[in-house]
Amino acid sequence: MDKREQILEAAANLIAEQGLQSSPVSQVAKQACCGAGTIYRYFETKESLIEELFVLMLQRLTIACLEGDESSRTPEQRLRHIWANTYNYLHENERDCVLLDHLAACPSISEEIRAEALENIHSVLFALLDQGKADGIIKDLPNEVLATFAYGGLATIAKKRRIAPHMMGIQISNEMLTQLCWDAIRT
Amino acid sequence: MDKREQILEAAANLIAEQGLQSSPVSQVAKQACCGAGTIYRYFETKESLIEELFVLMLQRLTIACLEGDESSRTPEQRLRHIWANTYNYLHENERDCVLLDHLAACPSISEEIRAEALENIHSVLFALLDQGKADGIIKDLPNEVLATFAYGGLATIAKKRRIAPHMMGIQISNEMLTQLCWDAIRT
DNA sequence: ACGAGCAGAATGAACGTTCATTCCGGTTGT
DNA sequence: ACAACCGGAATGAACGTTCATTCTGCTCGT
Repeated sequence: MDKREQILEAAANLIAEQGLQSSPVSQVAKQACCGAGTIYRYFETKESLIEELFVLMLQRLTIACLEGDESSRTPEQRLRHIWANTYNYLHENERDCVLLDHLAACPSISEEIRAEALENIHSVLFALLDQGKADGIIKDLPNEVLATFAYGGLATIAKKRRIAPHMMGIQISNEMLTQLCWDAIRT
Repeated sequence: MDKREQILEAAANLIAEQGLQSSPVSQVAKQACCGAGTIYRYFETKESLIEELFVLMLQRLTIACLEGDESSRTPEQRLRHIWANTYNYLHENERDCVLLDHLAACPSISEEIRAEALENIHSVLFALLDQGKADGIIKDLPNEVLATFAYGGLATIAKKRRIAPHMMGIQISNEMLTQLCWDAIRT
């Protein structure tokens, strides 16, 4: 088995469970079934390991968001589909949801890395938003504002639902949430 | 001057600038113009200091959100006003915005503390949402979903705008954002 | 076919640093 | 003079990182 992946997976599990500052390299090594030194054969520092983990998480989220997206549909249909994918992924992959939350507040991950990791999903979203604006069915606001507002709402709910499932009721469907997103940005 | 406040203020500045794990007690002491030992006269542990800081931040945010709220207005007017206050506060108090972001991902702050800190603002918001739902002008979804979605969107934009002001354009007005929030939750 | 030799991967004890916390000598106000 | 308070050096635990050593699997000469 690929040891690099094994280390990343172990770090993901530990950090999601215990947080960044309570996940020493020695414990990551133990969970990855290797020595502490081995980690440094694959990653220069702990910080670079974490950085790579962040990029990996966003890659997975991006792939999940775009799954089943078909360019033949209307912008509204495609946006709704992507939002549903987004929430589904965050809701079903609790570990990744927690991890993204922890890594989002990690000061050692530079803004360049963050922006680059978002490039792919943004390019798709922005094209759809532009098209919708041209059609006059989406508010004429900056793409970043529209995309960030919808994602922020979805992600915050996914996070909260993970922590306090009882508070949110069990009956939250994707349709409800995609409707919130769509109503927010439509004209 | 009240030394306790001085310490809390110093910790707030340092943690906002450098993050939690790069803000040793010794530096907090230096910025608060006191010795490290003095901090332990006022706070049991560093964790309890951080916890108190979190509660303080949410108190300030709550007060800011509710400033100028008048019960004589309609639910829509009041909600818009509160959302505008929320974004204004996060946007104008960059330090508190960063701090809330860092403390949100801090594992040592329990869920009980978090829920309690949100009690005040939630009680107001939920009453307004209930009223709006009774009037048939707000979607019939759980209050937590509606409130969290709007706050998540606003906070995520405030955070992003702080980091990358160029990306978001300068022309984001409160009206735009409160409109996004209102359109999302209205029927 | 087989064993000696080698390259590089893996190991984990040890190191130096950093940190939260403690403690004691000094200072201040009364 | 004394009690209360404060400061910051001292302490020890925990961490990231290094490195001398071991292990593993492959190559090559016979």
